[in-house]
Amino acid sequence: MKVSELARLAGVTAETVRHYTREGLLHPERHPENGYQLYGQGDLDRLRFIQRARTLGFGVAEIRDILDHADHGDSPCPMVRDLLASRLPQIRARIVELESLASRMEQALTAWEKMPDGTPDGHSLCRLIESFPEPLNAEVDAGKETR
Amino acid sequence: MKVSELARLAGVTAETVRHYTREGLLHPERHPENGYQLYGQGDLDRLRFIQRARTLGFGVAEIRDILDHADHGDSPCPMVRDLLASRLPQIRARIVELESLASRMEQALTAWEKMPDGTPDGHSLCRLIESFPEPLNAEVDAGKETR
DNA sequence: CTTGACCTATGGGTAACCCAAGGGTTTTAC
DNA sequence: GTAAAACCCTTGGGTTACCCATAGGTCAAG
Repeated sequence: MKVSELARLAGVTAETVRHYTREGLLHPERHPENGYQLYGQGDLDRLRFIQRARTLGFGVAEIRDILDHADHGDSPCPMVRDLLASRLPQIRARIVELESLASRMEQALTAWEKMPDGTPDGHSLCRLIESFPEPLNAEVDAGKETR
Repeated sequence: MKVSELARLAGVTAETVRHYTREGLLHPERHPENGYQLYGQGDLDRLRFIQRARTLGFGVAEIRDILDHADHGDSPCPMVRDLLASRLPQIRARIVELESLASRMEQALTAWEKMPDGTPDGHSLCRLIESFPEPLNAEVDAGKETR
């Protein structure tokens, strides 16, 4: 089958299929005459595997590694478990982060209901934001902490 | 003050300050002789404002708009409120999504404790992932839904 | 006057795609 | 039988918020 058909069967765009192919997750044959990419049933299975792996939080590069392992006859399961185990705490941390963000936003929205819009007086930009606490960092810890 | 000093005072990297400057959030003067960017106390306030806005989930482009409004003497507060109000449900949705992801991961990890690794038999890639439900989409709704 | 610390601008990388352009192919319809 | 619609190909650029490397100018101290 051709790229669009595979895409339709899996519920993704043709671009996505091409993307995975470029990244080495799918290995279609080529029609010798016109150069079209030709996928088979195995590729559909593979694509569905990829989708499940994506919903589990794996990145495309990781999935390629997993697939390569399996293609070489090695069990990728230990790798998969390790990846999951190391990724999980990061997800949890991200959730906490977002919950904190959401509550700050809510807090802001409710607090500002009773505040005037107040055209800035030249020194205040927007009380709505200025009245908020700083992110706890600043010069105290000149160390940078990227997430 | 020069870029690194401002960065240190705000607890960010010099690259970040340059980035905001390139993006038009900060408007330093230029030392006429050597071309160095020169920031003042106002820029420090501005940078702190930017940081607070970032923790509220605003993007750099949005913050530039807010700042521009304020620079023109308009109150950006209504804009800020609208942005917050429209972003909040997205954050909530993202949280739900991540929680679902985390629970799938946990479910996978515990379920797989008792499963054998099983070197792939040529048809199975990794039961650990294959035994998972599909993302509810696929050919049923050929319509794509990007978030 | 030579380090070493700091400044500049430019360009490339990140993740997972999306989209447009330019050009060939296949299918469909008249 | 052919022309238009539909689909395929590759290349390259855009998205977010920065980080990093490079090459080269500037400045403060010894």
